[in-house]
Amino acid sequence: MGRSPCCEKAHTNKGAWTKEEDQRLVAYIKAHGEGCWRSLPKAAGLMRCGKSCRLRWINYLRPDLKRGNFTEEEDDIIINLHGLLGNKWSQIAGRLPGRTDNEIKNYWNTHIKRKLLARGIDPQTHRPLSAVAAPSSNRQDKMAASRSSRSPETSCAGHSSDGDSGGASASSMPRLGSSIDLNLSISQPSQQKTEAAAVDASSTSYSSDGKKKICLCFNRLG
DNA sequence: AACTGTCACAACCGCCTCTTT
DNA sequence: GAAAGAGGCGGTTGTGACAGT
Repeated sequence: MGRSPCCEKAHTNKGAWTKEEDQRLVAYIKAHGEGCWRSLPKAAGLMRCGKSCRLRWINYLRPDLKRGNFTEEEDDIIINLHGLLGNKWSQIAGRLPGRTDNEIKNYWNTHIKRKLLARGIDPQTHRPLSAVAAPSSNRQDKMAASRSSRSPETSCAGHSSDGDSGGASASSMPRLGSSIDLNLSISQPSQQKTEAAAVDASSTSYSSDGKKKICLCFNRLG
C-alpha cells in the first residue's frame, strides 16, 4: 500500500552484528536509555535499521538476559503457557524472566516440539496425537492459521475450537501431566478497556506442599 | 579428509496494533 | 474518523557448528 520502509535499506548493514556495533549500541542505550528506535541508529552511529537495533538489544545485549539451557521447570512452564496462549511468544516470555520471545520460540521449535511428539502429544493442540486429525502440511494453511491465531477472537490457539468456550478453566482442558497447577480465574470486565481478551497478569507462587502454582488471570475475555 | 545431513540460533521480513496528528 | 508513523510480534530464513558416513 505504499508504506515507506522502516529504514533506508540502501544504507544499512545487514547480517551478523560485529563487536563494535554491539559496543556502540550498548554504550548508547546505557547513556540514553531505550528511546526512539527509529532515530537511535543514526544517533548511535550505527548503519542499522532501528528494528534491527531493537531486536539485537532485546534478544542479545540486554543485561538482564539469562543465557544458557532451559531448565525442566522452564520447559514445563513454556509447555503449559503455550497450551493456554498458543504461539504468543512475547506473552510467554513475559512470564519467564530473563528469557526472550525469540529464544523461547526457537527453543520451542527445536526442542519442545520434538519432546512433545516423542511423548505422543501434538505440539499445537496439546492433545494426544491419536486424537488429532492429520495436520495440514500445506504452507498456505499454516499461514492462514497463524494469521487467524493473531486475531483477538482466537487468541488461545488450539482451544478456541474446543466448543467449551463457556468454561474457560484450564482444568477442563485435556493437558499433559505436569507438576504445575494452572489456576485460572475469570473476572468481570470491570476495567473499561475495549481490548480483546488478554491474559493480563500471572504470578507464580508455591503451595504448601511445595508445588509451584502459576496463576493466570484472564481479565478481559471477549 | 571430504562430503552430507541435522541442529541451533541470530537475524530478517512483513503484517498488525497502538499512538499521534 | 482517517491517515500516518512507530513499535511490536510471529513466522521464516540463513548460516555456522557438529555429527555421521
